[in-house]
Amino acid sequence: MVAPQQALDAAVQVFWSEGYDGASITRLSRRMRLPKASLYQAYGDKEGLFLASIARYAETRLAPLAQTLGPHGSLAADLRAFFDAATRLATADPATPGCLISCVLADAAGTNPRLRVELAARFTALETRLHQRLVAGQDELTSPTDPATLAVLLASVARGLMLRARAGADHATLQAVGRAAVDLLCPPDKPTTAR
Amino acid sequence: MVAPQQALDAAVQVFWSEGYDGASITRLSRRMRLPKASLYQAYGDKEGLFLASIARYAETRLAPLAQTLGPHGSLAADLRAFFDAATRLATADPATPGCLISCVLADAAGTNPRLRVELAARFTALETRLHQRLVAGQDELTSPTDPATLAVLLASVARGLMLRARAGADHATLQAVGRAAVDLLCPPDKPTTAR
DNA sequence: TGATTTGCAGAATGATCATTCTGAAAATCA
DNA sequence: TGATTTTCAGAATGATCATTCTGCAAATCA
Repeated sequence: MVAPQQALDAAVQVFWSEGYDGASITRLSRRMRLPKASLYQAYGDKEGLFLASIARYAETRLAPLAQTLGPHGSLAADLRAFFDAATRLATADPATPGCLISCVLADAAGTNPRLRVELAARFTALETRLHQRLVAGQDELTSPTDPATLAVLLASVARGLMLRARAGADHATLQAVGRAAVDLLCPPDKPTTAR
Repeated sequence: MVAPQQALDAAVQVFWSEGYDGASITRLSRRMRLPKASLYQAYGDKEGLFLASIARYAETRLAPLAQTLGPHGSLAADLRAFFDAATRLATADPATPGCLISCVLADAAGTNPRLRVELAARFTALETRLHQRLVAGQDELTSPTDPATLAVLLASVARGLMLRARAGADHATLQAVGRAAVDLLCPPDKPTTAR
């Protein structure tokens, strides 16, 4: 018997690298070191196991990412930390590029209503967290656009980077893009010199 | 017998709304009004039909989108036209939210090497086009970041918007996000008033 | 130790799918 | 009109998959 967290970590790995449809119960069962019968006993069906994997992934991978937003330092510094962590997550393991939610769940949600609800909730959660941080550092924002829209914009950039990582982009490129996004929102030094 | 373009348009529709795995040959055949035998005769296999659908989609949906970049007017105006067109494409038909390439091909590429190559090529094509436009309007850019990185950033925003549309976001929200991205790159009026 | 329960690996089931095949209807041509 | 080719709808095939079932081996307990 393996600790349930370790089993779930294995499931996360399999779903993340092979996708929802691509991950067969037989391989999941083997990699989790959990017999099929116990697997169905514990999670009900494949969808239930996937949702549990999403929750585990959010806990272990996304929570630390949200942590980087602090507030710890300046808005620019915190956002830079956030994008650095996101791009590192997306490129850390060549077997699992991108993001389980932005890439795998987003796909599966296309044909499964329950997964679509889950996806919408996860997307909204990130946007809410970003919005909160932007409001906390509102005086450091030079953009006249309202923070709610900027939060969706930053979340969209993050998701676009995840897609790009899935399609094969190295960490350096993605990191540069993330930093460029932050620099646009919070001009690095002199507010504007060109003109 | 139906004109091949109309048949392909039907295939695009089916793949776009149901995904690569989700679209069964039986349904494709029916919606294309093309018997299975003729379908295999014409496209080889499901993967070939999908690639042909991608090409048709690029011709009919993405080419006009790239057209908006001109150069027609100012960089800001052209980029705004581009994002407006992209968000309209992503939300025009509730049956087919998002983008066939960013959402459907991006998923299928996860487990299929040939489709991965196709995805990388399509992604790069958009980035090249954006880069070209940014360079043409370089004097209108206030950001110190190099245009190549900004091009990947803009492409990432567009893809993030496509994902968000797939997860259910209305056109108004996405349009506002797209415009916010353009405003960050090309400040709308006074370069900076705050601070 | 012997009886009873639990845990497990893989076989059995039933469904779905891509791909190929078939036989009849429709169209073409002499 | 009669012979020949084309076209097609759906059946046949073989593979894969999620889910359930089965029979045995290990563990537990008296």
